[in-house]
Formats: sequence, C-alpha cells, structure tokens
Amino acid sequence: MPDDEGHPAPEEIELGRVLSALADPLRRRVVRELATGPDGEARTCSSFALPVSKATVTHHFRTLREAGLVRQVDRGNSRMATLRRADIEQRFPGLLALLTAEAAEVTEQA
Amino acid sequence: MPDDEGHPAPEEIELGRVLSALADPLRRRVVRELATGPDGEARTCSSFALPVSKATVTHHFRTLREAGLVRQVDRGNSRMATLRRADIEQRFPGLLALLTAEAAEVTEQA
DNA sequence: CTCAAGGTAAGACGTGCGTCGTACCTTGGG
DNA sequence: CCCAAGGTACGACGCACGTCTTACCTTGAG
Repeated sequence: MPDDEGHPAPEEIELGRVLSALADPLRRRVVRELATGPDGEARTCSSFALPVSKATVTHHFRTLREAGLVRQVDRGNSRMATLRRADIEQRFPGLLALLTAEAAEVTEQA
Repeated sequence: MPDDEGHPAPEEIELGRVLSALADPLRRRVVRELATGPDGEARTCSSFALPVSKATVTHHFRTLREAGLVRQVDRGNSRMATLRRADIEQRFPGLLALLTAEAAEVTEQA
C-alpha cells in the first residue's frame, strides 16, 4: 500500500471525523460532486472551482483526506482526488445518498 | 401547532445543521441513546448524565432542537425531550442507523 | 408557603476552524 | 532549459463554538 500519507484505513474511519468534515458546505459540495459523478472518477483539487484561495482548498482536501472520505494520489504535475466510495458505503451505508439527495434539493429549488 | 419555539418544520430541517449538530460527541450520544430506546420515549435533559454543567446541557439541547433532531415540550417542572424519529427518517433515511451502529462499535470494543 | 430541583439567560474565556497571503517546491510543456 | 501551473507549509487573524459561573425563573413536593 504505497503513499498512504494521512489516509486512514477503512476500519479507522471515524463517524465523528466524517460528520465534522461534512459539516462544512464547501467540503460537502466536493463530496457531493464526486458522489454524483462516475465511480472512480479522479479530479484535481482546482477542478472544483471553490470560491476560496488555493491554501484554503488544500486545507479542505486535507480534512476530507484525513476523515477518510477522499483519496489523493500524486499524478505528476497535480494531485488527483477520488471518492472512497466503497469504503464509505461499507462503513456508513446510505451516507452518500443523503448528500446526493441534498444536491437534488438545491437543484430543484428553482 | 402549539409551542413550536425553535422547532423547525420537517421540510425546514437542513442537512448542514443536522451534520453540525451531530459532529459533537455529546450531542451524538444523546441522539444515539434516544434512537436506541423505544420510539416516542421522553426523557429529561438531566437524565442523560452528560459530564458538563447544566448550562452546557441546555446549550446542547438547544442545538439539537434547532437542528430539528429533538422535540422539547414543557411538562410542568421539567422539560421532556423526544427524538423526532419519523421526521428525521423521512428527511434523511438511514441517518439514525449510522448513529446506532456507532453505538454498537463502542460497545463491542471491549 | 417555602424550598429544592430542573432549566434558562447572559456574559466570559479559551480553543479550534475557516480564511487568507506569502513563500516555497515540483513537474510537465514550450 | 526555463517557467507557469498546481499544491503545500507556515503564520496570522477573526469568528464561532464548547465550556463555565452566576443569577434568575418556574414548579412540584413537603
């Protein structure tokens, strides 16, 4: 298992940390976008166009990574982030569905 | 609908507020105990024996109430708290199960 | 009636978190 | 080779949150 810097093992993922991570709207938005997209999708941090500075983006992704929600792997120039869908689903079944449901709400509020 | 002081309507319950409320271990413990117990169970704030002062207990229950997780009704001398199980389940299906699952973990960690 | 018990309100205090700017590192593209 | 682009590290700042103490209110019990 190479390069697991700050990535908790599946059984080490704690509910408290996950909930704290998801309490922030920006982080929830990241997870939501990843959960809505195809499985295994890898995106760069900057591709989410969060309305904050680079440093803050790094901070949020570290929080998501240390909570066990996202996996980050170096890919040359940039760092790709993927949703740990299976791990999350196994540990907290239905959690991701709650987030995507919120997305639907926001969308249909027109 | 009498005495809805600070109790959001079912459709007003926001995921962000709920997650923030559940990010605190003490509040999670309260909801967990209520979720584990029988439906409609009403308990006083003090019956949870939280390791904090009375004022802090009041603060936590206000947070839970304003998030829409708990309903508080005056009953003479004290104030009874009940879990809004149906509302939560309708709005965020599976959420309570995640909390009770955490309880199982903590229990079986012997 | 009187009082203890349960809760609340208001204010204070420390810590944590979200945010930023700056400096720095790495790497692929020209 | 060189540089812009993507990220990170560090330090700072402000605000929100968890906590407490104190004072106060309400109500059932004796």
